[in-house]
Amino acid sequence: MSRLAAPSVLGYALLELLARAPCTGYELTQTMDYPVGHVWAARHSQIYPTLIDLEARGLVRHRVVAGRGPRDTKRYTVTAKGKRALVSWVGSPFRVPESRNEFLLRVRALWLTDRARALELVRAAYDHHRARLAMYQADEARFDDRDRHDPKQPGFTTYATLRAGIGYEQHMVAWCEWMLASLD
Amino acid sequence: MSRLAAPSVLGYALLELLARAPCTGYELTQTMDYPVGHVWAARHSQIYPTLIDLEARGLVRHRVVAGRGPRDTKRYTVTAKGKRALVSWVGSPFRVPESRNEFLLRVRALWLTDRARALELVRAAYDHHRARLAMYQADEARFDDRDRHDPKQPGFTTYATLRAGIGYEQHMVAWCEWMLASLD
DNA sequence: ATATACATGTAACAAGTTACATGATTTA
DNA sequence: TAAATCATGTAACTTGTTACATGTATAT
Repeated sequence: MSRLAAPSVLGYALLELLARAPCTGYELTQTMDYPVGHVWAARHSQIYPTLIDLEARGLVRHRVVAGRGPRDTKRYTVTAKGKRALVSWVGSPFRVPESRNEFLLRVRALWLTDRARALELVRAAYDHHRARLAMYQADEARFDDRDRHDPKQPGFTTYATLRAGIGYEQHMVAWCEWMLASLD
Repeated sequence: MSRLAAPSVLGYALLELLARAPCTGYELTQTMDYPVGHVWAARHSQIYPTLIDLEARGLVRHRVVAGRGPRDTKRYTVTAKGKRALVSWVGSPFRVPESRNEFLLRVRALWLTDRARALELVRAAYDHHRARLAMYQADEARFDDRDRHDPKQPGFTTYATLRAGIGYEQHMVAWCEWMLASLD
C-alpha cells in the first residue's frame, strides 16, 4: 500500500463502490461481504487501511457524520482524481490471472483416500453450489428491465456478474453430479 | 512457512505431485506451470523454499542426482510421514474459500467506460476462454478408459479436474457470448 | 442478562510476486 | 552468436488473514 505504486485491486473495488454511492467504511465492509465479496473478498481489517491509503492518494475524501449506531462514522466520496483513476483502471490492459482453486486441488488428491471420504468432499461442494445457485437465482428475479438491458447503468454490470455467478454455479452443480455418479 | 503451523496449500500440492512420482524441483516447477497451475499456480521462487520447508518437517527427502542439463539436481521423494500428512489433509474439513476474480470485478466497473472499451475487455476474455477450451478438449482426448473410470487411479482425478476445467471454460465462453450480444 | 449491530482501527504473521543472481549446454 | 533450456536459490516487497482492542445501543 505504498504511495508510489498503483492502488491495489481492492482499492479499485472500493472506488467503484463509492462511485455508485458515497458510503461509510462500515457499509463498504457489508457490501464487500455480499455481493461484491463473491467476486472479490475482503475483511474490514483490510478495508479500513485501504480507505486511509486511498485518501492519502487523494482518490477519496471523507466527512465525519452521525452514525446510525451510537458513534460517529466517516462517509467517503470519490474525488475527481479518484474517478479518473478508476476509469483509467477499467480501460487498462488486462490478462486473466492464474487461478487458485483449493477444492480442485483436493479433488486431484482424492485417489489417495477412500470412497467414503471422496463422496463426503464432493457432496459438501454439491450442497454448497446448489445453495449458492438458489440464492443467485432469487437475486436475479429482483432485477428490473432497465438493469437487464442498459449497459450504462451500474445495475446492468451488477446483473452481468450475477449471470456469471449463476452460470458458474450451474457448471459446478453439473460437475458434482458427474463426479458423484463416477464415484459409484 | 514456520515449522509450527501446518504446511501451506502449496506444500500439499507439491506433496501430491511427489506421491505420484519422485521429481526434481525443476520438474515440479514445470508441472505446477501446467496442468496443476490451472488449479493452483506457483512460481519457482515459491516452490524451492517450500521444498526446503517440507524437508525440514520430514515430509520429503532428497538425493542429489545427475541432471538432464549441465548441473546436478535434487530428486525429491515423499516420506512415510509425508504420505500420512497428505492423506490427513485430503480428509480434513474443507470450506469452499471466498473467491477473487479480477475479471468480474472489472466487468462490474464497465458502466464507467464506453462501449468500445467494454467490448475490448470482453472479446479478449472470449478469445482466452475459447483457446483454453480447445486446449483442454485436446488434452481430454488423450485420456484412456482406465483413467476415465477408476477413481483410485491418479489419472482419474487428473481427468476429473480437466472435466471441471472444460465445464468452466464452456460456461465462460457462453457468458462472453451473452455479454457481447448485450453490449450491442 | 446476553447477544447482536454499530463502528473503526492496529499488530503479527503467512502467502505470493517481482527482481536479482549465477552459469553451462544445447538448439536455431 | 543469440536464445532457450536446464537448475536452484535469495531479497524486497505487496497482499491478505487472524487476532487483539474498544465501547455504546438496541433487541431478545
